[in-house]
Amino acid sequence: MTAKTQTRPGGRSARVQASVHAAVEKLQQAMPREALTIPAIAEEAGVTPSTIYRRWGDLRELFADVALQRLRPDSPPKDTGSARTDLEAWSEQYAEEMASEPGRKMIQDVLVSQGERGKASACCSITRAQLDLLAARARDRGEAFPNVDDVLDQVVAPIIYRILYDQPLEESRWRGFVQRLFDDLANKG
Amino acid sequence: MTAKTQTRPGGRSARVQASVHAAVEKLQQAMPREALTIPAIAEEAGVTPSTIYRRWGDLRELFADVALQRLRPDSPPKDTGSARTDLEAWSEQYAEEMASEPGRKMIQDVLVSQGERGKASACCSITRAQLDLLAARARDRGEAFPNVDDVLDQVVAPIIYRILYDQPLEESRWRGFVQRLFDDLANKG
DNA sequence: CACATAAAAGCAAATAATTTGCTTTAGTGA
DNA sequence: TCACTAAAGCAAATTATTTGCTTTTATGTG
Repeated sequence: MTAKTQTRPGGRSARVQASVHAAVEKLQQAMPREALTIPAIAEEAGVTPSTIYRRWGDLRELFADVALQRLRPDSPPKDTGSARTDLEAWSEQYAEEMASEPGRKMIQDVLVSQGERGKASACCSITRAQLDLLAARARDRGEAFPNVDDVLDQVVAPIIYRILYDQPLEESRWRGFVQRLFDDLANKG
Repeated sequence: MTAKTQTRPGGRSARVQASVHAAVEKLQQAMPREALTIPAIAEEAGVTPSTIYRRWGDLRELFADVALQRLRPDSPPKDTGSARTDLEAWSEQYAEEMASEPGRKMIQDVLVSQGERGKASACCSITRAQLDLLAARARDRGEAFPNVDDVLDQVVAPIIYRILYDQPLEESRWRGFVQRLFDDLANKG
């Protein structure tokens, strides 16, 4: 028994999933997303609609599933030489990616899926893992690094909050938040 | 001409809107929300489904509309005697209200409505207005009060972020965030 | 105070999406 | 290779959604 979930993730299932995901991504580019329908996706993917209904239930769950995939970072955060600049570089890329139109859609898709409360928290875990990586790197270099929860609360949270509530957050602001965390570290860390 | 939007918000429209909102709230208590359908809501409200389709488009928009109403605070924030305790008391109530199951649903409903990008930002404005009120009160008393944007970013944002991503935020943490803002104010304000 | 106006509601027929019972296909482990 | 079973396909039945047209009812003008 190698890597296996509890059900039966056989080869055909995997193919159907890939094909449906691909269909969603392709159709999203060809038309406004609110025009996508399950029957249309099914046709593009070469499966019957009932397959999608049974596996995902509705468009929201399917979109969330697709979004979660895209969310997985394809490369580890860039190493810029110091803990502080690493976190700044990461924040910049994160903020940009999430503020883009596809990024916003991804966030919404994930947040709104209510099936198995876990998509959202998986999404947060991905971010946390990235930050853990930066923290470990800093540790290896003998540098101080802020608590990862604090980074989530004081840097990531405002970035996401502003995007969701449609209140642009200028770069100088989150940059200030990063600085503040490092300052605190120096003052009483 | 009294208070009027640009279209024609006559008396019948208002009645239908009220009746539909009431139907949504009533049915939500009687059954799991994912079981609500537009035809069912229409029947409960005593209108035809096409009225709802034409006015709101789909369930998401309707839910967002209802949520935004509930969001309006019914009473101004409590006056506890000092700026710091005012903000603490407000944060506590806000965090509790938003973390509750209806609160979470409200947030999601509002955030996900894409029609006229404005529901989400209206929601943020309500919060900001509350904070402005606390700030004004502090000013009247001659007390310092943190920048409202900073409160949004460093206190409200983490509360909402944690709720959305299903990562419980302990009271001691946001309490610490409030404290930190007031400390900064004292140190270099 | 009637009356013309137009925005929104009702109605019903047409279309499209969703659900469901049953059959078939294809991975899995013996 | 074979029996087993989870997932996919198919098609009929059900529901939801859209749409053209008619009717109702606030509004404000003469």
